[in-house]
Amino acid sequence: MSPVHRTPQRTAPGDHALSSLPLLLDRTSPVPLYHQLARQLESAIEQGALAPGNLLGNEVDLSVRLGLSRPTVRQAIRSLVDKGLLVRRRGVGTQVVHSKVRRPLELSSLYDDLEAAGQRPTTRVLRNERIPAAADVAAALAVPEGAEVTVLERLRRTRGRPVAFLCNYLPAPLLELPTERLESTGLYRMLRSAGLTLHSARQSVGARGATAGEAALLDEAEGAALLTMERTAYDDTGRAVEYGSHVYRASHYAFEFQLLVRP
Amino acid sequence: MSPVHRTPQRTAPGDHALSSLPLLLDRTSPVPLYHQLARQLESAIEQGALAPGNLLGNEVDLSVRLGLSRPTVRQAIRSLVDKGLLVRRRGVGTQVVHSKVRRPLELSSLYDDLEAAGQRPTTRVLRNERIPAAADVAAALAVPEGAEVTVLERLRRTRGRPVAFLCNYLPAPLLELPTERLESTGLYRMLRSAGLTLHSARQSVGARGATAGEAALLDEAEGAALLTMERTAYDDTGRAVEYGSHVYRASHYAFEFQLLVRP
DNA sequence: AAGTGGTCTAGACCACCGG
DNA sequence: CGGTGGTCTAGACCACTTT
Repeated sequence: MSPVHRTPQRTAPGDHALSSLPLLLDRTSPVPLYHQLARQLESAIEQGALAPGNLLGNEVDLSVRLGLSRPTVRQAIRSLVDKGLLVRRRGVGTQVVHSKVRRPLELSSLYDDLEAAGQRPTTRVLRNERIPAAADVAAALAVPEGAEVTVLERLRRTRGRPVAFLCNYLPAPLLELPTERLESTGLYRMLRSAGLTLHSARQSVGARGATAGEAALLDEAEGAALLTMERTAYDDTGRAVEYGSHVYRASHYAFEFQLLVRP
Repeated sequence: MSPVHRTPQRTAPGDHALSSLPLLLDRTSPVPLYHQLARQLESAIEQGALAPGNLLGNEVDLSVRLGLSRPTVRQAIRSLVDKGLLVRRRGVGTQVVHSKVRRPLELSSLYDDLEAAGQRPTTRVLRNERIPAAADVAAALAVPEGAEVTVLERLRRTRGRPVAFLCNYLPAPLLELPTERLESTGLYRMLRSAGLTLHSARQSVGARGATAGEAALLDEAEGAALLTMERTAYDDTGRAVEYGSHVYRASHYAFEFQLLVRP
């Protein structure tokens, strides 16, 4: 990341970058109007047509220009404010945020993270079987002790080097997890394509020294610092869908994310 | 955390727990009506008057009962959906989410975290001075190399034991940071009370072994696993407000947080 | 004083889900 | 089919910020 010394960027008063932007709405489309507008504003920001600091122009004018009601325009703007792309100030206007916003922390899988980073991840499934839940797993998944759960142990590599050892538990009745599919994609992707909509997760991120077994698997020295993550994910009915206990090679991986402060 | 084996909880059709709940609005209050409503619903959920799985009752009835317009009621409900407390399903209704939602990951300080956990944190300021920015700090804060920045080194303890070593850099012109106030409160609290509104932050969480100096400060052995966090925080004009490089004793601290999946 | 976003109203029609 | 949330309209008044 290189430092960027911005010249203070201001729009001339009364003018705004949006006025010269073509905004087209398709009222026959099934896509909501506010969403069409939000998408166009977002891409204008991404492509620099709306530069950081630019004022958006007031909502009333915009709604007149587009032939939309003001609440609809507000809904579009609100969605971008929620994403952190815009800032509204009463009495001032709506501005494009200066700092580059990357995606906020998501409930994404390591697989997606690595793939997005252009590193072709591979997975070796070390274990994939159904067992009765031990006490700790039962507690995490909120199922009775001894209930059948699927246990999954996977070793993830990128560019030939091991990056993480992943241990996951899922309520067995939830879905089938064929080993060959697990080796070609991420667990979370499989959950989504099985129609499970994840709603929330509780995570804990820590660190500890590698055990002998972990060291051997991950090609590290015993006692080397490992990043650990435990996570229980829930669907929108509140069912626990997955409990994972992962260790990452700290020398090869760190969690990076963007946080947004909600007012 | 103890496992809770929930009995499937369903409201009788046509009935909903909200109907017996007193909801009072004060139209003379400066607090927006949608916010008054949201607050009351939220506390009803927290206190169990609205149990997980309960249907909220449809929006139209609720708006009639309260003498509000439907958009206003929707705005209240939307704010709770955004917080992860409620789930809306078209054709079904609005339900209280089953799983207990803790606060999502916030741009909070370690100080606040510890204090919220009931552990009285103490801070010793090891260094508090103004220096010219080195290249890496200048890059992180997006200021010219050599610009004056405040450097802060603090050792945080809880229950007499060291927990973290915190190193922070701030653009010097931003605010005064008297050492005595730093020892009695958190940095982020000071930023907020100085009128700075934080907007976003980029974080990176990793791990590594302790150096000899860190080991001595933190009462660990050399090479012991430490949790590391680097963060640059921005205000809503996009200015970098703070760059921090922290190390935590992994044996005493982990990051815990709740993630919400936004649809 | 003028202009901005923040809140609120009283309707309307549509899309989706369940029985 | 009836009931639900999802979208949308055309206004209104208020609170705040800047000039």
